[in-house]
Amino acid sequence: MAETPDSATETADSSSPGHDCLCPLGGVMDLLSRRYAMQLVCVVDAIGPARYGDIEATFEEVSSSTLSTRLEELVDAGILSREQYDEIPPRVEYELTETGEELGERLEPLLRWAEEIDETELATGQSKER
Amino acid sequence: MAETPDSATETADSSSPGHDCLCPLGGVMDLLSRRYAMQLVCVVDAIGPARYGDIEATFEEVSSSTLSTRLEELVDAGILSREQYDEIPPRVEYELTETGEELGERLEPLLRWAEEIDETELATGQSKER
DNA sequence: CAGAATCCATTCGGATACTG
DNA sequence: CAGTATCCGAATGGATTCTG
Repeated sequence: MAETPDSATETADSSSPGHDCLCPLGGVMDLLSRRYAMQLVCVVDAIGPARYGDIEATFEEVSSSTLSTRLEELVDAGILSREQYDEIPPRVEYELTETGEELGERLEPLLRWAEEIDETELATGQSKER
Repeated sequence: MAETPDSATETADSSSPGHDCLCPLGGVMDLLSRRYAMQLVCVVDAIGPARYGDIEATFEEVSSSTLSTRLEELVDAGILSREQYDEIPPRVEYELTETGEELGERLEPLLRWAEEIDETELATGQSKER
């Protein structure tokens, strides 16, 4: 398969014993490994400038505290941008940053696939291999 | 908790039944949202038939209990296959199932990107943009 | 070697209530 | 509308120990 060993930069990585490009353990992946994080990115991607209420409506089963925590994390990570309009009633719009869009592009195939798999598993009641 | 799209309310449903592709909330995504799950899939993808020890060595900071839990979950989900050879010393090899390979294909771009982002963020020290 | 089992600290996330 | 604050139970994941 495509096992690009990266361009072996002569700047020898001090910490990594041989392997390097396999698995980012912290950083963004940790964020994305939190509940609904990936889905959240995709939702904002899908509905464009998204207001809090829109997002909340999409995830009916998610509590507001969790949702706003996740949103805040994604904003802090530079994945989402938050635009606040001081009107009455107040309006806030979340959007993907450029980074966020890059992420979204990579997330979409995954979520699409996941959805498909879930359906077939629910249909057959079992996974393919066991 | 089975998530039915709640088609009972057909009265002016804002979300058309056509684009249901937004966000799988349960199923595989829940699994993948657990710690190291995605990285695990990619590692097995990368090193092919992977023995437990190899995997463990790749994630130096992950405890064996967590690792084996995650492995079991992925096997149960039909993403990894587990081949056990009754030798002495015992040998076990994990591999991606077909489903797993499909997943891996979608995961690889994501992890690659994540790695890249992490590096630039660490380098510049910034996590916010715009 | 490849884990299973156990125990436990921490974190996470849900419910609820309240605010600018 | 768009959250925040607080509380708390549940789940997660780590350390350690033990085993076929």
